[in-house]
Formats: sequence, structure tokens, C-alpha cells
Amino acid sequence: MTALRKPTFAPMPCEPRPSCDCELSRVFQTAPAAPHSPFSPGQALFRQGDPVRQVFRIQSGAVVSYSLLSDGRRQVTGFHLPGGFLGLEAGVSHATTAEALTTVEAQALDRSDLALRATTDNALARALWQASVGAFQRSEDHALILARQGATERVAAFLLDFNERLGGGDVMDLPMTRQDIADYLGLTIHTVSRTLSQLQSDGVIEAKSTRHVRLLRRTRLEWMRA
Amino acid sequence: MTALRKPTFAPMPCEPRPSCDCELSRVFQTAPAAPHSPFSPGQALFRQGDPVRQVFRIQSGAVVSYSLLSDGRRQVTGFHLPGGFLGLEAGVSHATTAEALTTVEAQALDRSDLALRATTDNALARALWQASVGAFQRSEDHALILARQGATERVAAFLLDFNERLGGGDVMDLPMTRQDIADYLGLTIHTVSRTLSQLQSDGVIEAKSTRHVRLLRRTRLEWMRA
DNA sequence: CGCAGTCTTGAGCCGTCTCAATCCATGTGG
DNA sequence: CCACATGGATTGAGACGGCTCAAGACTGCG
Repeated sequence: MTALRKPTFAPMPCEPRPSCDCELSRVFQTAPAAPHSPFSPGQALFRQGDPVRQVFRIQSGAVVSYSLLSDGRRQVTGFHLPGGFLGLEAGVSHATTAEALTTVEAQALDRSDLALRATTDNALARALWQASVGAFQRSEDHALILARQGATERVAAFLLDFNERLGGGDVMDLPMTRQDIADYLGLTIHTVSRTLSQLQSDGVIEAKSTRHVRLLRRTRLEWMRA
Repeated sequence: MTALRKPTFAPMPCEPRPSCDCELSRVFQTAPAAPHSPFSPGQALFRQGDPVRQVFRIQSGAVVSYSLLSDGRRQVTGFHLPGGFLGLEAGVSHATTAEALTTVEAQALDRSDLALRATTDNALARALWQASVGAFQRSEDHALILARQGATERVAAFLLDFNERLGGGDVMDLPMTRQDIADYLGLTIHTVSRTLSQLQSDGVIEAKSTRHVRLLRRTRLEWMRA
């Protein structure tokens, strides 16, 4: 896929996008704050293996979700921004741990309630379907990134994808560590760091600090992504 | 991917999948054969970019789905066996091409019909949700395979995964070529071939022919998968 | 000021990709 | 029945790039 799909979460109220979250957003408008919200950095919204009790919507902050593999490694499956949902795509128990990267405010609804309402609210049932389709497509995009051979391609794809989700401005505020990025891209922290340094010395990006990146040559980045 | 911060619990890679396709299967019991069914090997059920018109259920044979990347490479996103559904997880247009590996018999239903029925049939709506959740989880598993560093780990994971889907018997009939496997695992055909040869000389598998593999030491394979 | 965590950078090794040749199974035509 | 063509699969040699090991720099915080 030449380009990654547009992010499915809509920062603005809904638009006639095929997989539109309007219905879910409407349901969440009256949702209460999640227990323990706001979450502190490093705090878990839920953990791998936990039974799925509630569905979250992020109001502010950023969340990373990851799986611990049997060999002790960690695979980051995604980063979640305001407007995004968590817990929808799970089965009976969570396959990932969701951890706050920053201070996170979130709402929560009981998933059993949601499922119950879906039995009478067809628009909601449809929205749940569409939300899962969106999660699937994001996962496919992630797989496509992981399938890219080169470190440069993966990092470029990550930067462009995340920048798009942040609204497309030139300056990006990265809420995650290099280790998070590395575990997301299937690389080591060293390679990620080296690649970013290389991109900077090539004049493609400017690293104002470790967490702030400015895209200088977006076109060249897109070309690198291949 | 290095040491973890706080391994709070034993990692649990594989969780029993909720395959509650009963409702969908019921709907498909009266479904007509797909147009052009049976498909010949190499024939496409649908192509990347096509508008999504119908949902397929495979009755016999095997299907590979893949995306063509802008750099000309091909990324296989999955293999589909009898009982599997195609077209459920797509948005308005297909992100992948679905191609018959063998002679394939399939049924088809108009997706608009399905969506329409879902507005009055809540069990169906719920089944559609669950099916998409299943597709998402398979995609996550695929991403986990792609994130594994070594060729041996990826091939072992593929063999075990596919063997499980075939029922768990010791002998496997692989409907796909080495190139298909390579594109699925993000490796080259050479590395896949070399790895399989290595596994055979190690006594872990026996390649009766290129398309027939027998698992001799499943435990060692599972250990390799890590 | 020192500590701990994060990030950067260097040197060398190892595994996968690339390029290339060969083998094998199948099918076709003489 | 065999020679040949074809496409898939295997195998080898070498190059390249990311991982490992290791050291040092930077940041935030006590």
C-alpha cells in the first residue's frame, strides 16, 4: 500500500468517512471518567491477560499498547491519541497492556453494557463493527511497516504516519521513548537512534530535542518510505 | 527489543480465539455459489482497489491475499482456508487482492444485503463485529511474526500456526509456494528455503516434497518460535 | 552535585539479502 | 521414449546492514 491509510480516529466531529466513529463518539459523550483517570505516566489502563471489562476513549494524552512475548521481548502494537478507543478489538481478555505515556484522561463504559445496548441499538452494533474494521486496518498497516526491510524505511514510515495523526503540522511532539519506537518498529533502540541522527544530518528532519522533531523535507521522507 | 521494565506476569502469547462464527455460518448456509466459482488456481476472487461488493465464504481450496506495495514488492497478508470469510474486514474498497491457490469453491453474499440484514438482525450484527475482531487478532498475530528477528523463528511460527489451522495433524499439505511463504514472512524465498532445509537436516521436519511437510519434533519447533 | 534513566555513538560480529548457478518436477513436442 | 523448455526450489559466495557489546553524553530530579 503505497501510503498508509488515513488514521481512523477523527480529531474533529465526524465526517462521512466510511468507518466513522460518530455513533461511538455519541455514545461516549455522556460516558463517565474512567476509574483512576487521570492516569499518570507509566500507569496501566489495563494489562495483558486481564478480562475485558470496559471500553475506553482517550480524551487527552497518549497511550502505548504492547504485548509481552514469551521470550521476554516486548512488541508495541500501537500508539493511541485523543479520540481513540481502547478495548473494542479485544476478545474476552486483553491481548495487550495499555500504558499511559503522558498524563491521560479517559472515559470508560462497561463493555457488557455496550454489547447489551448493541442488541437493541443497531447503529451502535454497526459502529462496533466499523471500529473493529478500523482496528484491523491499522494493524495491517503496522504489519506493512514491520515487513519493510530497511531501518530507514520503517522510521520514515513511522514519522509520516504519526505526523499525519498529529494533524500534519511540521513540528511533532513525540510522547514515546526511543525504546517504544524501536519496539513498535521491530528494531533496536540503537538503530532507531542512528537512523534519526542520519535523517537529521541529511537535512530531512530536525531534532530540536529528543521528543521534538520537525519535518524539513516531507517529500524525501515519503520517498524513503517507498 | 531489549529487557523489559517490569514483567509483572508470565507472558501469554496465545489465547483461545473466540471463533463465534456460528451466526455467520448460519447466514451462509443458504448462500449461493459465488460468481465464477469454482475459481482456478491463480484466479482472483477480487483485486486490490476493487469496490467491496460481496462477502465470500470459502467452501474448499485455499486463498492467498496480498497487497502490492509501491516499490513493487508484494506483501502477503494472509492465507484463507475452508470456512474462512473474505471481504468482511474491508472498508469501501479492497486493500488486498485475494487469489486462489488451488481450485476454490466459494459462496458469496452481497455485503450491502448483509449490512442491511444486520440492521434488523442483532445476532448478525454482533457476529459481524466478532468476525472483524477475529480478523484484527489474526493481523496482530501476523505482525508479531513479522516482528520476530530471526528467519528460523518466523518459519517455525508459520509452520506451527498453519499446522494448527489444518487441524494439528503431523503431515501438512502446503497449498502455497515458497515465494508466498517468503512474502508472508517478510523474507526472501532463498532464506525460507535455506531455513526449511536446515530444519530438515536438524530432524525437526521432514519435507516429503516441496508441498508436503511432516512435523517430527513439534516441541522443538515451539521452542524455536520462542 | 550526583544519581539514574535515556539517548547517542563507535567497533565488530553475524545473519539475511543479492547475485548467480544448479537442480528438480512437470509438461510438451518430436 | 527421450530431449527440451519452463517454472519452482535449492544451494553457494560475497556484500551489506542491523544487532551485540561497550563506552560515553545528555537530561531531569533529588
